[in-house]
Amino acid sequence: MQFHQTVNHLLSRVATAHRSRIEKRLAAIGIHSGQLAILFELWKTDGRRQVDLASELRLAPPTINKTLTGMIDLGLVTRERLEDDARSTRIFLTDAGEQMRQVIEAEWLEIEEEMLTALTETERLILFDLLTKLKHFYFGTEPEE
Amino acid sequence: MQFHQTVNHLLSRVATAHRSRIEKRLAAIGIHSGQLAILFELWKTDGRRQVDLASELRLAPPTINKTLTGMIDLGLVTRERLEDDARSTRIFLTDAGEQMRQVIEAEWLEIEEEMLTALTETERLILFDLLTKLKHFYFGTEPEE
DNA sequence: CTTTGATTATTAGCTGGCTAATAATATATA
DNA sequence: TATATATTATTAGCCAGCTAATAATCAAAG
Repeated sequence: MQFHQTVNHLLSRVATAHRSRIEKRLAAIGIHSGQLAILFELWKTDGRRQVDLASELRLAPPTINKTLTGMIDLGLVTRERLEDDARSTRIFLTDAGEQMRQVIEAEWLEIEEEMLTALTETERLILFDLLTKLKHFYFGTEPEE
Repeated sequence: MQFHQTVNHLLSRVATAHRSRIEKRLAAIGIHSGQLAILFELWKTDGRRQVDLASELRLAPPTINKTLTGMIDLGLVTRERLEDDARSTRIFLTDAGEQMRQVIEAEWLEIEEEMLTALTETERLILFDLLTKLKHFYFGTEPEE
């Protein structure tokens, strides 16, 4: 059987190697990949509800809850109960979380650069296009982002 | 910043959705994605040493150790100490592990088919090529497989 | 006003990865 | 031979995901 010849297998292997490399680079800054996505989301709009962050990032509630708890421990964000709805919480960036922005954005661009040294500019565009198609396939057609 | 426009971000998102879908399909059979890769490896050559499986699959020793322990509990493989080197162990398929082959291979092909409905045949080939390049980038040039 | 149902967060526990640290064995070297 | 080094497996513990189950609150229906 051609297990190793399937796109599925290739994607799986590349994906874990990919995440591993990202984690290694982010470790120098002191954060993890799961926290990174949340930070980018909060830099876009601060004070989101936890459940909204979860659906935006397509993460299960327990996943984002755990990650946020870690970020609170690191002093990157705070969690505040809503006054008008005691079920919800809002997540706010701390000064520390705000100030990491420049460093992390720069690092992220470097990571992107580094990865793309394996591809030509044309290949990069094609890959972006194909991954976008797969994303829509997995997530369904989504308007924003 | 164009965080969402980076290939890195896209790949991360697609990868987690991808694995999630694979796990869901494999759950019907009763195995997990990590076990799948090992099974394919053992179907190719049975009785490998644990450390060789690890390097073949590019997994850290503790990772494959944990996964194999789970597979032993499921009755898919056995672990036997080597006679001439008490440090090493060899992993052997059980009858149950052997007999899952047909079902799993069929399922794997279905998963591949399903994923590729999002792409044309040409796109599939291109994606395979690009992922192969990334794999070599992450893993270094490797001859076999 | 009370009960039912939906929403939000949280806890517990699972797999897939990882690193660091141990323990046991082999091997090479003084 | 005795000591130092390398190899292999294993344990503990971490993060990224997940599902299932609870608890609390809000909203809606009776």
